[in-house]
Amino acid sequence: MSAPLPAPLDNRAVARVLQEIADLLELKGENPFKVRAYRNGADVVAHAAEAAAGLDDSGLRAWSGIGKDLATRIRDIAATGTCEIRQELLKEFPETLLELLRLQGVGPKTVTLLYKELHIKSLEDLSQAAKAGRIRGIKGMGAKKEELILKAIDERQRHAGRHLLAKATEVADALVAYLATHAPEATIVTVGSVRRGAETSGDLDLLATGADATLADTLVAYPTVERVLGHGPTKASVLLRGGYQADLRIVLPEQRGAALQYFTGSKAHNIALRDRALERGWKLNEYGLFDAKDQVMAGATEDGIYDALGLAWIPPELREHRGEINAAAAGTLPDLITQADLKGDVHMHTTESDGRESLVTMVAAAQARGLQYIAITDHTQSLAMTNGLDEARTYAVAERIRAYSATLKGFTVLAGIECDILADGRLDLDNDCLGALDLVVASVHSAMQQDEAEMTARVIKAIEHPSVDIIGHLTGRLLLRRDPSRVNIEKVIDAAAANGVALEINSQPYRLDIADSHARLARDRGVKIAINSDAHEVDALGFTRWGVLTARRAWLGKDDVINTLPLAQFREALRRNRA
DNA sequence: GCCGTTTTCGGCCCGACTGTTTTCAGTCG
Repeated sequence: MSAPLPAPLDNRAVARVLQEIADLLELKGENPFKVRAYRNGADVVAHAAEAAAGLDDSGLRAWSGIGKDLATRIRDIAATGTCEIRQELLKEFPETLLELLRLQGVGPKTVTLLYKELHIKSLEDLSQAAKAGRIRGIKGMGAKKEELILKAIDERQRHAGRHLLAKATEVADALVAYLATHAPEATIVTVGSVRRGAETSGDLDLLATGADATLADTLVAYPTVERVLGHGPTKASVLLRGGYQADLRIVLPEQRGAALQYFTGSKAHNIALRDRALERGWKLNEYGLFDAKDQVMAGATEDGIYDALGLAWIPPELREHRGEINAAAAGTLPDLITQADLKGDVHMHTTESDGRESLVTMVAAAQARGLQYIAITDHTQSLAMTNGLDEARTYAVAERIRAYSATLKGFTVLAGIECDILADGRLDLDNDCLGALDLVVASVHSAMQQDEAEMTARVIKAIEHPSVDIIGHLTGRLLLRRDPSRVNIEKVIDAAAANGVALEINSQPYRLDIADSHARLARDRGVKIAINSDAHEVDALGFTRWGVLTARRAWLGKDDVINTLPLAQFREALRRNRA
């Protein structure tokens, strides 16, 4: 009997391998169009509705961008996890070189140069060489580049082992679903920072009640477990492929509320809560709330714990010890915004610039999600790579959008733009053109390294432009990848307040920009927030889920967010239409 | 490597910024 074949790879796994081949081809200095063909192929596979593993040659070649060669590679990869060309390339370039490519400011030419000149093949090698000042010895490299590399390595190390909320949620949901099928009688939920909606998380915490110790056995048998860190009757910890640590706690039903509260955290919130119990001569831990005689006062429900402590139940997103306990005691907790409150989404792209879908497709998807209006906001000309719009195209596109919108019943498409804020704070389209649109989102996309004074003045200049309604992804941060720009948030917020400009919470899972703390500050200073998907494809319209979580962490209610307004009032609230 | 054709070759989104240069290469979006 022959060895069983490995399970076929799913599309995303196939796409990852294709991207890796593209990286290796780039290191080799291959024809850039060939590299692009692989990257494009990866994109096609990742977004395909059908599983690549289930298709034959002609089925794959029906996908635009997949030809004879890529079809063969995809079939090999789906079946075996690799293919011949990848194996050949890996003989030339060690796999560890690929992690160097992920460093900000380090591309294929630099990696190849470092490898050839200094035999640098890992982050560790690079870090040592940079610290020893050996990088600047290479032709074309200088002290500044060396400094940049060290900074990029430092950023990387600070982010190691952390994960984006969206990804962590996906992994946690899959794990909960798996455990639930093996213990249908149990109640299993995600707790910890994921339940609080924190933008990144270090590990996944799961809590189960109504289950026995075999649930821990079930966890350690999960298919993607790489290492078992601990395994007992009430607790198991595993390391999953992809670097996630997952911890499962199993508690008794009568302790469920206390455990939910305790394992949801945050640590600072729990300490403050425990202090409150101590002040009353009581004791709070993961098993319950106990009086001076060690009698249980509460524990079965979370609500019961808070109630016994004289507090209203506090939504998990607020449990960061930022005033929520006092507010709960005073009965002044905010009525937080929910996803259902969003009536519009006013930042998204189409194939006119770098979106994947047409106007018509985006509209249909937005309608299906129950929205009442959207704004199409494609990029402008200075973002050449996105095929950004100049004035002539902007007018033409706006006309098409309005004509199409007029054919719709009970749904409106606004003609907008995501106008680039140039390095000196000027906008990328002329004033007449911007004034002729329904809405302008202005965003920084370049020269992110400017110092604080320059960047702040740049953004404020854009805010003072009479046609700017919303500032998009203010800081340009990319979570776990790029630090925010050095813009002075307070000064920007004050300028936005003075000019009636709204600030965006960009809902892209890797942006969540502005951050919760900044959104809260903005609200406190009278600045309205817009929660936008910045979708480049239909599925991404759902990203507002993460933006709403960020808004909740910012204590925002429905009234703080302009796109919860019905269309007519939304339009009145835009800066351009304010008196 | 893909695609489409003026149908088997030639084109494939490119401009801004940075750091290294002294006229440009690499990276990013």
